[in-house]
Amino acid sequence: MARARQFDREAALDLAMNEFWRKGYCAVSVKPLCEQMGITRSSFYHSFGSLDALFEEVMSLYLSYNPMLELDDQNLTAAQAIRRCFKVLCKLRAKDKQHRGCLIINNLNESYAMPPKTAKSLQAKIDNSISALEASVERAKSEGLISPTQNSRALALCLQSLATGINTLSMQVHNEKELWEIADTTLSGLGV
Amino acid sequence: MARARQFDREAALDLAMNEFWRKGYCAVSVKPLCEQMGITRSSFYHSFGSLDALFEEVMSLYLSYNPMLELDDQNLTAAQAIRRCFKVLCKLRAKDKQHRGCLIINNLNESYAMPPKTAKSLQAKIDNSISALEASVERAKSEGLISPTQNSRALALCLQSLATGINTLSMQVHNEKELWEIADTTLSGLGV
DNA sequence: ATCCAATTGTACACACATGTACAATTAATG
DNA sequence: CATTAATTGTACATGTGTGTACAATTGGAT
Repeated sequence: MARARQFDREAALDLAMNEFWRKGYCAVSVKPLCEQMGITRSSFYHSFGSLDALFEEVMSLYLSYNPMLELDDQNLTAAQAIRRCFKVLCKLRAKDKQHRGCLIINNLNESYAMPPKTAKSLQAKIDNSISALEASVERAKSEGLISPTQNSRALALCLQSLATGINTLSMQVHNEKELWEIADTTLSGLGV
Repeated sequence: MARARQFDREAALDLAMNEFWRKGYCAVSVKPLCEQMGITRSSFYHSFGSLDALFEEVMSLYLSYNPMLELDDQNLTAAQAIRRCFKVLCKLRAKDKQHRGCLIINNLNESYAMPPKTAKSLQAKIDNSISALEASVERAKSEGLISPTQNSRALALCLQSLATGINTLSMQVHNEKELWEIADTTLSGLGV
């Protein structure tokens, strides 16, 4: 009923994700991006609407690979699931030959340059992560693995801080064992 | 012997630090910066050389306020000094009404956009921080406060990860008590 | 075969920033 | 007071990116 798209939208999105991940929000602009994608800006605006809309799509795509999604694995105890997430996170970060860290956390400091809506969406993703961790802590409590007197929110913040630390450090510490040692030591200290 | 400068270099440098801190490296450009400083680009290039040279100056200025400098306070035990640093860090970050986090860590992900020399200088500052922490851990060992079987480098990485986590989280968690609770809980878990 | 509508190509009118060059200004020094 | 050299003002040539508008293309549906 109409002309078919001549480029692979998924591949283009993937390329965009890489750019935002590697360079950060501010360093990505439409023209060079289109050149890398091998499409014209005309096609770009048609397909993605705007750079910010694309960035939102990129964040969603990125989060679909988020190790924290495994927190809800009901085959494991909550504590096991948390440890597993961190294990996977360390492996993932160490495996990345580009040492990009975490797309979401990396871009947090560029919020200033984004339209408010995009900035809020980004910040909400971190809040969600904290909430997910808090829910897991609650679950661990109900399983009797963590003392019910512990402040769940506080412990969740410790875990979020750990995840953030590992994500950022992974840009300079490339060894999986060393990363995992950070996670393992800190988690054990926290009683997880 | 020659014409005197008509603007306050220190004030301009301070303003630049704020800009880099708030917006990040990529979002700062010469023209708007000069307008804010109230000077011409001509004066700017004369006084600072280039944007990158200015950025390096800004990083030095920033680090002159670094709480981690107190690690070497010989009036305290190493463990006390470490706890104190984190306490000061939490206070500092919570006090910042702009919620800027840490200038150095924030800009790490923009390394890609910097000239290699600047990027390396930035990364070196984080390596220095790790080394300083490692030295403190060693000192704590010699004071018998930490078991000598502990891997100093590993523990230092845990502490750097914690500092990074707090710095980044402080952009969204603005409550000093909540920040300190993260630090306190994690430090205790690590036996510091 | 023709029509439809999504897609693509080309071009325009701006906007914004860069770094340098050269002339004009200025204040301390001899 | 004249000299000197850092500083400042103005201008230039250039580079890069933006978003839109409109025409040309294309492939499936009627």
